[in-house]
Amino acid sequence: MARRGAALELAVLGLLADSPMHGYELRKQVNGLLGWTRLLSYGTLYPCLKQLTRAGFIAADTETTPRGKRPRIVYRLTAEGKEYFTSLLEDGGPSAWDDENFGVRFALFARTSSPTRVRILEGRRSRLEERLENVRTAAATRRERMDAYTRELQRHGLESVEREINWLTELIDRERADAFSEHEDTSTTDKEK
Amino acid sequence: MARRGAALELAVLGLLADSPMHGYELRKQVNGLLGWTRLLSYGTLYPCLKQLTRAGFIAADTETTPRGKRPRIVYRLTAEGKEYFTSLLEDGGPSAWDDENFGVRFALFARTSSPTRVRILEGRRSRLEERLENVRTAAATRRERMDAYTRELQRHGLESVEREINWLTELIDRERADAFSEHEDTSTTDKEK
DNA sequence: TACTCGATGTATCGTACCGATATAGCCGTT
DNA sequence: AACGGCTATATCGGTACGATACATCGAGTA
Repeated sequence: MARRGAALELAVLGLLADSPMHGYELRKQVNGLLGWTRLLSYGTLYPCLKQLTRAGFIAADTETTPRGKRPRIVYRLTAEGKEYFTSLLEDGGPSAWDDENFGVRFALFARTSSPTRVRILEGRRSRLEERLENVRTAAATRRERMDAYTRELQRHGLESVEREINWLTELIDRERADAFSEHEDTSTTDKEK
Repeated sequence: MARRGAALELAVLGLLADSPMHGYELRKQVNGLLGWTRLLSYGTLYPCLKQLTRAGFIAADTETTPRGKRPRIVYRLTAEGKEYFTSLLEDGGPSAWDDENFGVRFALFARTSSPTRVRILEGRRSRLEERLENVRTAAATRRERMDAYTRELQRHGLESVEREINWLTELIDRERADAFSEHEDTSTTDKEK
C-alpha cells in the first residue's frame, strides 16, 4: 500500500478533471509541473492509464482519424472517476506528506478544502522536522570524524530542509489568515476555471 | 546501465575503505549521511553486499561468537576492491551529475582529485541549469492557465534549484581558488571551513 | 524532390529496486 | 517476566521505469 504510483494516479485524475487529454500530452503536463524533481516515463504512465481504465475511473476514446494513420487515444474522467478523485482529494492523511505525493497534492490545492490544505501542510512540516531531527542527532555523534566536504554536504542538506520548513510555515500562516475572510465563500480562492 | 545501485555501491566501498563494518552499521552510516533525501533499506543493501562479494571487491568475515548466537558478518575491502574504488572515484563523467549519484560523489570528495572535483561540480551545475531551463519554458507557455497554488509550487521549486546552482558556483570558485595555494600540499584543504 | 531531424504519439519488456516482513538475541524498565 | 526497543541478518513479491521499438508529421535544407 501507499505505492509510488498513487501520486501519478492522482496527478492523472487531476489533469483529466480539467480537460480530456491523450497520453503524450499528459506526460508533458506532468513533467512541466513537477519536472524539476524527476521525469515521468511512458513505462510508468501507460500502465497507470490502463489500470485506471480497467477500474472504470477514466474512459479511453479512440479518435476517428481520416486514413490508415494511427489514431490518438483521448482519456476522460468518468462519473465514478470524478467521485473517486474528490474522495482522494479530501484524504489529508500521512501518505500525503510523503516526498512523492506532496507535490501533486499541493498542485491540486485549488480543488482541496481549506482544512485539508492546512492538514497536509502541517503534516508535511512535521515529517520534515522529524527527518531534520534524525539527521542532526546522527551527525552529532560523528561530527569530529567527518571531513570538510562531508560536513559541507551535511550543512547544505540541513539548510535546504530548514528552508522548506520555513516555506511551509509561511503557507500555513497565510492559509489561516485567509480562513478569517472566507465566511461561506469558496469561489474567491478557486478562481473558477 | 547507470543503475541506481551504482551510487550505493560506491557509498559502501567508500565506507569500507575507512574501516571494516557489518551490514547494520553500514546502513546507519549511509542514512546518517544522505538520510535527508531517502532512507536505505535492507532489501537494497544486502543484495548489493552480496553482489560486491561475488565480484571480489569486498570480503565477508564471519565473526567468531561465544555461543549459539547469530554471528555478525564483517565486510572489508579487498585489494581489488580498493583498486576498483579509486578507479570509480576518478570517473567524473555524466553519471556523476545525477541526483542519485551526486550526493555520494560529493561525500567522497576528500578522496577525489581536485580536477575531478571541479568536473563533477560543473557537470552537476550544468545538469541543473538544463533542468531549470526546461521547466521555465514549459511554464511560460502555460502560466496564465495555472492557479495561484500551482504557480507558488512552481516558484518555490525553481527557487530551490537556483539556490542549489548558486551553492555549486560558490564551491567551484572556492575549489579554483584553492588550486593556486595548493603546491604539493593536500592537507591544507581538509581543515578550512 | 528527397533527405534529415526533432517532435508527436502509443506501447512493451526485463530487471533492478525496495517496502514489508520474518527471525532472534540483547538490554533496560516497569 | 513481560514489554518494547535496539541490534542484526535475510528474503520475497510486486512494481516502477529505463531502454527501446515503431510510426507519422512538419520544418528546414540541399
